[in-house]
Amino acid sequence: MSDNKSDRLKARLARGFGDRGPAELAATRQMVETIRQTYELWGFEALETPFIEYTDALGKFLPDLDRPNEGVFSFQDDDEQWLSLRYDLTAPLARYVAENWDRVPKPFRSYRFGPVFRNEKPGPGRFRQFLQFDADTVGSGSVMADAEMCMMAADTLEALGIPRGSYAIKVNNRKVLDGVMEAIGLGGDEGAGRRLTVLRAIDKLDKFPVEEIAKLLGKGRLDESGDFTKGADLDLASIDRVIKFTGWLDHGVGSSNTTLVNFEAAVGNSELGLEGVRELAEIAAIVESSGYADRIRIDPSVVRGLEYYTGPVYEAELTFEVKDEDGKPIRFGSVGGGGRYDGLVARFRGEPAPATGFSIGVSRLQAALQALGKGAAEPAGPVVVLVMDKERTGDYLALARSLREAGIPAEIYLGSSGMNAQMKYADRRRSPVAVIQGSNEKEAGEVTVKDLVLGKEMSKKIEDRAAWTEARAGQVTVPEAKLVETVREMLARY
RNA sequence: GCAGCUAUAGCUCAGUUGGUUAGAGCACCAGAUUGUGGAUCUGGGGGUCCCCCGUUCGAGCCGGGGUAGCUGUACCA
Repeated sequence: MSDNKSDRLKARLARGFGDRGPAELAATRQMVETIRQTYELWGFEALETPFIEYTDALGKFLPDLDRPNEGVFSFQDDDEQWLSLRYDLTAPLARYVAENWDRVPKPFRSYRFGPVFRNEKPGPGRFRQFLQFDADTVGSGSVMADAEMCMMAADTLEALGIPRGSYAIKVNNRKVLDGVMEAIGLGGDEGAGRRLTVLRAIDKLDKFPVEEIAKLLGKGRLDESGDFTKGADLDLASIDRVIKFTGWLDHGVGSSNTTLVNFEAAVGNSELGLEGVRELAEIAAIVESSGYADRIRIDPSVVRGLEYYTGPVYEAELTFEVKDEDGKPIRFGSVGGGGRYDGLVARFRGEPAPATGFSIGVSRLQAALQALGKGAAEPAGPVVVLVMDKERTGDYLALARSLREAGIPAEIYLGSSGMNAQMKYADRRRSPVAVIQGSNEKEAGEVTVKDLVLGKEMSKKIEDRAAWTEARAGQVTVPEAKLVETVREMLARY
């Protein structure tokens, strides 16, 4: 092994992945628990599927090539079959339900949580591994199931401490979007490419002003870096129809009722489109009668992933604004979404299997909660028992054990440094309490218990070393038998 | 992917018209302090100036290419 600096191995995190410390993990644990409770209150049951699936089960082979889509992390097994890391929790659920169709009750209501992986360009707040928490109902084609997802999403956000008014659940319907496409002559296979362009333009309604959207629908748009995005090349009448459909002409999105009127006009006499509008009207009615109308609204800007959704689609958006360290506003935008995917389970089976689901982006939502000041604090460390005399390690272990038996996390110092360094160590661990038993205490059958939190407070008022040392801030010496009691009292202070 | 900007210590950055041994603050480690965290003082470790090629007597600085990051845009099943 050479110690030449130039060929020393460099410790480095893989691009687009992140380590997570105790504070972040504690926050996640708390969030996940809250979401789980809410989902169970709504009658969903737990299910876990593996991180890896056969690529064909995820439906991610490129259509013309014998290899998986680049966006998924994939590799070949020793029998040459392609395996992939899951990129969402919906496709694996579809596989599970199809495989266990005869065993599960229908409709099947389940939830799951875990990391998903996407091989995409990472950016700030955008990782190649992140956490999702999903709930799905498989085997119900009723709009009740869709409405329920939206209402449960609202309940979940509130349970997480996001106040009403700081978020919105927005609902649209792929059938309506398809209907509008038909109405502007972009139905059928030959319109597919431009149809995508139009849908993407609509998807950007909350990002750009209407004039920019109009450019994307027409010839194209030049962005501020000088890059040109080609447009859908629609004629003026069609652009007008799409803009009217969105209802964004002068004051953004209006009430659900107004939006539904716009929708009905925009789909013209497209049968599919009208069906979509009817479904949305039903959802709006359910939401209204359940008392959720102030949180859930029909919104034309929701388009969602353009592939497997077949009916209602929804998105949960945070509407409050937070400033970062530089005073620039951060937009959190969408923290969850979902929709109806009637074809996904059916791929594995001959018969139809309607399904709808909602997915929470746990990582992104956690960042938002952090900014709201609702993130978990750095958790406290264990009580540290200092090792004053290496010959007496057994005694220190016994002290630590008595604390553990009382349910108090405790450890003995395992390094080789002196007392000063051990105190520093305890400080770094964020230990609330240190336990000291040198020869003085031992002889008297006593133990010194030091409140590190209180000590830290006191240190702010003390300037010079001698006074600080003399003060022995926040510590008491008690008989050994009172160790647990004393520590417990100190811990109870915070 | 496309476009613009950037790259010097673990972090934030300075570095003159191209000129000896590349600096600061913070952080880290040690001592002052044989049994007490913080503050203070003293000392210490830490650099392929992103990589390669070129211009030059001489490059952290100039030119070309590459890589990575940031911002916008596209994509996001």
